[in-house]
Amino acid sequence: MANSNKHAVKSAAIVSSRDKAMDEHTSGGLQPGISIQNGPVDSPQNGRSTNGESNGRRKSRTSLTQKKTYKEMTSSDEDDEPLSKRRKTAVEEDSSDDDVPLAKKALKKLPKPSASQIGEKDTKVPIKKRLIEQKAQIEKKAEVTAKKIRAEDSKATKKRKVKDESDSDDDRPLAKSAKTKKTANGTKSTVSKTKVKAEASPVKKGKGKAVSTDDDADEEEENRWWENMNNDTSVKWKTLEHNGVLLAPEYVPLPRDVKLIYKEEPVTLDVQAEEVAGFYGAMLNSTVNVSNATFNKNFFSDFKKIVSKTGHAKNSKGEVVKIEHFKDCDFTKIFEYYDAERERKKAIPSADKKAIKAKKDEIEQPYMFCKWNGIKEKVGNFRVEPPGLFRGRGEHPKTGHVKTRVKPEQITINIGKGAKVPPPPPGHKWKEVKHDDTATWLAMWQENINGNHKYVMLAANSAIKGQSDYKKFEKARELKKHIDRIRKDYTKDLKVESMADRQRATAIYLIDKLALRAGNEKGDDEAETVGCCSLKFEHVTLRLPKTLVFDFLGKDSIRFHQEVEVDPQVFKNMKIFKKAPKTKGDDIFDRLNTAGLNKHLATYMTGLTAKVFRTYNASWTMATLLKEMKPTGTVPERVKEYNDANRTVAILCNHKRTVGAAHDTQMTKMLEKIKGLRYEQWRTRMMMLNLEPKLKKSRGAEYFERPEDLDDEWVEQHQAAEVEEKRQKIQKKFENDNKKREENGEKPLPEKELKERLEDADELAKKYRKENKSKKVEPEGKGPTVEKLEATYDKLEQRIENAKLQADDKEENKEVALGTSKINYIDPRLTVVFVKKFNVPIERFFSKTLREKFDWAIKSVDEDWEF
DNA sequence: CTGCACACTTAGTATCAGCAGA
DNA sequence: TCTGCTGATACTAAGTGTGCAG
Repeated sequence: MANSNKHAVKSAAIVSSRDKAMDEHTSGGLQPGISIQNGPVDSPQNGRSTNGESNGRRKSRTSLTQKKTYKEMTSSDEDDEPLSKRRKTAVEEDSSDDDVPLAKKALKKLPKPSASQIGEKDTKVPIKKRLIEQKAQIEKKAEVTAKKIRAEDSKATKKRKVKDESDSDDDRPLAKSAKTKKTANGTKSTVSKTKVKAEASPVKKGKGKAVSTDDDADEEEENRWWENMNNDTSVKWKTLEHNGVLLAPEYVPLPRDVKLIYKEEPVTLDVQAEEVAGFYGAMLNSTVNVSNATFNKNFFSDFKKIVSKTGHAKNSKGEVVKIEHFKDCDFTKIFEYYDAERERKKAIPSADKKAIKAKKDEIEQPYMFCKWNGIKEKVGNFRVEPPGLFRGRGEHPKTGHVKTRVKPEQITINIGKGAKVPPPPPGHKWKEVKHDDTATWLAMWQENINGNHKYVMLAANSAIKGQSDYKKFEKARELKKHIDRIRKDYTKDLKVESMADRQRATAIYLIDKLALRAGNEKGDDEAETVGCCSLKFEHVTLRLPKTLVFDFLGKDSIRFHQEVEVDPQVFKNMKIFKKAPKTKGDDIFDRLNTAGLNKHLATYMTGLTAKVFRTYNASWTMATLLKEMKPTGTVPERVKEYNDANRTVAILCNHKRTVGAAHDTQMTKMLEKIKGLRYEQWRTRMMMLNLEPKLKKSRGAEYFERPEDLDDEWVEQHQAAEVEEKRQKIQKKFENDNKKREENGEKPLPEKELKERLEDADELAKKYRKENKSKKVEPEGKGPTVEKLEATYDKLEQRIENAKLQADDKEENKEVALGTSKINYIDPRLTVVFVKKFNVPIERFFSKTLREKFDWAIKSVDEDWEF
């Protein structure tokens, strides 16, 4: 079946020669060759989602031919010789398997209904071009820098051999610097902790737990680990004490009158089944899930199972009712209950809310912190994930399945040997208690949907996380020294005869230029998303002369849609990699996987993997943009510029967010507001005219013309809206006043009062009517003069400018998420340097948690640190 | 190799909390 | 003074990459 076919095609030899190509072209005929035209050549079906499957043939290769060959397509590439001929002469090529594609996991796909629309609207991407150009420049700088560093580096190391070490080695690779440092600091204490302050502990007790975390709060130590990094990686801790995990609360059954309705009849379920019904019922407002067919199907099959396992539902007479069809279930009663609960919670007076919170905090207190090598550290996610419905993203085949409650018996505890093991709840025991000092997790369990491991680890501000963050960025900085060499190599390899190497070079090119992810193979029980190595035929289309159009779903089923002009050789290569008999569903890089790619990358630099390129390119781009900034401007301008740079990086990494449902309305509201302001501007001018009719001559009639887009129809609408708004306001004020009077025991105001007040609105309407008729506007304000009106006009102008800027920003930002790149990709030290250089409070860029997470960066660099 | 188990980072979104503006 | 919005945080899914057994 699919498997063998796939193999056959994959192992097709590369017999690429131009003459043959011709041959194939005419004789083949089974698969249409790729013809190059102006325009998408092999575009995904009718603009449908590229990941959409219409025939369930995802992985199965065509059985049409066993002998199809890759071949050069066009006659344009003079420099491209037939691959097979040259290959013989290739040096030390493992010729036996060079051309045999890596066997990849056979994935048989269930036939799926054609993909649901992923993004109808083809968001055009104007920023892209700018970005590419910008990137080209940034790359050039990178090359220069790399060379410079290498030169300096060798000089420096030489010097260092003679002298015994200077401390300013920020620019050297982690491994090296750590080593040299060791010799320098060898005599100093290995763990440098500086006692900083005694902090009064406001927190009180979790009744005598194993880890008396709060007792130590009064003696806070600052762990300045970054001043003494050792890069021994395998052992993560010497001692580890913690209180385990906080299990999910027990299920609280619904009140007796809240029931599932089945076939118009309220039915009673066993608590277990009821809980599952509740998962769904509580979710009815989440249309993303509830209107997803897979979600419903999966939920219902699980629900049915548990219902029949627990003795089915019972109607009011106690008769058994079998739950058989999803469409007969009505969860609205349950939804209403949970919704009301939510409302109720919101309405609790704030004093009570505080009390509830305090209670919760007290329960959580013992779990919040642990002791890692004797130092108090915050635990990240000590709460075991509660049961619910699995919300897999995109077209996840398992979305909607019931995620079951995690029992202590499934949880493994990892803790120091001597430490007191947190007691499992009475009558239970842990699955296992380990003492693995090479792992950083405190507790672990396996989730029932995909069998994934879930870990309880330390918070982002902990030393262990900080260290690995630091190492990550140091690694990226090290890449800076090799990047020119790597780029030169892959550019050269784009033309190499070995198809595997050529694919690898092309892939690295894409990873470097487009910040693609590596793209591991995925199983067939996951959403069909791809990265670089797993790109499929239909994800890239070619457009002459050298544009590649990418359209695929990446991590989290986020769409990557870009048109990119690439190196002509890359274009040519993609053409080859997509050549018949490859077709929809086939891998573009069929001789490449992430392991091979990373193995190759590691030859340039220890620890270099595809992922490092994303970090490197993000941070390097940010560094370059920040460096270019002029040292002028106010703080808000600075912030804006920083955010713009941040946005560039986010766009590079394709970090997106869904535009909120409210966005459109908000946007039109903003634009409408701007229009309204402009209308006021015009009215102001008309008032001037009213004051001094002569102005018409001196300033010209044009000066007093109403802007074209503010046509009569719009004006009428606008005026009506203004009047209505005024009316509403008066009404509301009236009601509020009455409420107050009532509270004070006074009589409510008479209706007559309201009527009187509403006359203001009528007045306004009248004024507008008069204006429309007379084409004149009465001057407003006290003692109006032309000068005053001019000032008003200017003020309006300013407000318009501001509003426009805001609107633009909002629109531009609507689907870009800045957070992810800030948290994970941009070296925080860049921000710290920026802040110091330009004197902007760091709070403008890093929230409290982020400042804690990046404490190491904030405290370790000065103004002239460079990425 | 290759496939899987495992560990850890990266990612978007739901929800919370605080604050500006009506 | 309340409300609606926004930014911060919590949550957990979905990646990457390593190492080991077969």
